[in-house]
Amino acid sequence: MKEQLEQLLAAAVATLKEQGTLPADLSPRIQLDRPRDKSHGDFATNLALMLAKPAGMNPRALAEALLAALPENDLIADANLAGPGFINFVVSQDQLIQQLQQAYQDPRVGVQPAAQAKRIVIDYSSPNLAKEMHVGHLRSAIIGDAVARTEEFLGHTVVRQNHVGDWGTQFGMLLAHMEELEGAELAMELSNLETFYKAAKQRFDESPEFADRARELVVALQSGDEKCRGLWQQFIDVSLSHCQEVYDRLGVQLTRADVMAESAYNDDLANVVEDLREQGLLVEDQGAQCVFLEEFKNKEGESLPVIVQKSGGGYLYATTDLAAVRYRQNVLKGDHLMYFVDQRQGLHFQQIFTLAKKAGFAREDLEMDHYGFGTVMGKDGRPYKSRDGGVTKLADLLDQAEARALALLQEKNSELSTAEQAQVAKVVGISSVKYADLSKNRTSDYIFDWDTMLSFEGNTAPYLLYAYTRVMSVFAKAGVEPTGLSGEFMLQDEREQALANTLVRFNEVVHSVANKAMPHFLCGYLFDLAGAFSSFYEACPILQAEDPAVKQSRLKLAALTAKTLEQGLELLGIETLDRM
RNA sequence: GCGCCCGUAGCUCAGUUGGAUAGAGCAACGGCCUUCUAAGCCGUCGGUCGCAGGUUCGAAUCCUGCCGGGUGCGCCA
Repeated sequence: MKEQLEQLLAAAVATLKEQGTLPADLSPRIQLDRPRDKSHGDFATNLALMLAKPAGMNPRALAEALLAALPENDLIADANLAGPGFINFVVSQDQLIQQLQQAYQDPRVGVQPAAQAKRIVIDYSSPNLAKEMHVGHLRSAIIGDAVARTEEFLGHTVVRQNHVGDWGTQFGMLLAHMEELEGAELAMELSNLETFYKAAKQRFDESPEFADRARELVVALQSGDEKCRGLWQQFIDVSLSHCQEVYDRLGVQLTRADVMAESAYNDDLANVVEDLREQGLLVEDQGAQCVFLEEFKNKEGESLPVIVQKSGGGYLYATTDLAAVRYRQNVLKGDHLMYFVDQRQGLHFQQIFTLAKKAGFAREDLEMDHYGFGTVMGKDGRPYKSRDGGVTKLADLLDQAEARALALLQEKNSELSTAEQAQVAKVVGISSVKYADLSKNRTSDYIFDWDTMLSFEGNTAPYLLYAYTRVMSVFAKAGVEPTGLSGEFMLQDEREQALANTLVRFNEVVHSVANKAMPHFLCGYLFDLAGAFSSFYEACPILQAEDPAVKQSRLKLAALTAKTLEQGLELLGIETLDRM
């Protein structure tokens, strides 16, 4: 609908150019907004204001000219100019109804596939396996997953990559600690990675012999020592299954098959360095192999180095990431590489992307983007730490969320069976945590607060789920299916009108989520939708509607709302419930 | 020191390439359950958009400076 309107405006601009009213070399970007204020119509454009100066015309006069030049169409019911030169459009009721009907019948709920399908490699979650996942790992997993789902929905081929950290120096410490333990004791200790890590760290700090042994083991591991590899593999398996449990609980679509660990690039690292050397990019500095990029200057205007090999011969994560770029382009055949990694690594990725192009590891037209996100902060505005000074384990957060949801359910004295309550509590708890994160702007730091995160009122997942269950409940009561309803959409009440206007925005919103990798746009939209539905639901009786035609129309509005909510929530990786 | 991000209501946050009277939720206060689930709906209260300049017909948004916070800058990842 928006696109059609934009085309009409573009045609009007073209006409004015032909007439000589506008300079021929002008190619304005058509900006079309949905005004906040309903009295300004369904769409508004400031085109005349933007073009007034280059055209040397009074904005209002130009707006008049644009209106006059607008091609005949059946989309616009009314167009008029307002204020300093805005043009406000009211979309025809017929068009709106057609759009609703189309979305109602469409399995894609009216969302158009992307114009050009691409192959997108998405790097997300990518935790370090040395420790258990904590709240700091939530954002990458959840945001990356939502974007992956959205890109896929738009018809792109998505290749998920979980670039887990399994190869760092800290594994030496863990292996040394494993060596000291045996059989049953080891298995038990490994059941809690958090304490295992702490114990190993403590040994490392207090015993020089242990620390030496740890360093030996890193070397042994990376050079392929069999016994060492065995221990390491055991640890990695335990850690990965912890991750998998968390993914499964969170509904994050990552599996073992998506794991492409740092260690997997080990054999290619020497090649990366060699290739850089052959291209004359490599410089030895203080014993380390570096590439100096003039694009990145530091104090005194000197180029910043990317170190690809330590003075001792070891490789670094820059080396691994370069190997990964090559792999993702050449083996995975990606057109676009997306990275959902903490914003603190922004400089690192800029360097990697620049160097990858410079070294020819990446084609000129390969798209590479780092989508960073802010740090999780505590209530005091400092980086988040739990009371004991550590960080909260993700698994504990989810337990807590489910427990709170269950407590609330029991308090409500619901009619649900115990088994249903448990299921509802799971969905409500988990979705609340996800939504609290997804609904915030990806790029800003955010305050982690139990009460906000586990709130079930207002702009939260349960609010959306609740709106959905209300629709389901209506259909259960009516004994009809939401699909295949006959009858026309009719929009008489202003709340029906408002709901309809919100419903047809879904397409635009999904596309903007994909374009900007910003799932919070979708959250905001779904909250609007659930709100519009709730107002409609309170004010417009559905089953009790006197006129059968009105009843059919309202049933269809409710059905389309549920369908849109369900699809939207699915893109966010949130399950729906029929009852709660 | 240099780079990047940020500063919006008491709190947590929206505000998508500059647009019309800056919006939600929570908290506070007041209404609404004999009719489709009150995890809801309707309403009230609440803002010098960090500060000061500048650009523009128009600035929370762009530019400059300052204040405050976060984060990153050679051999961790």
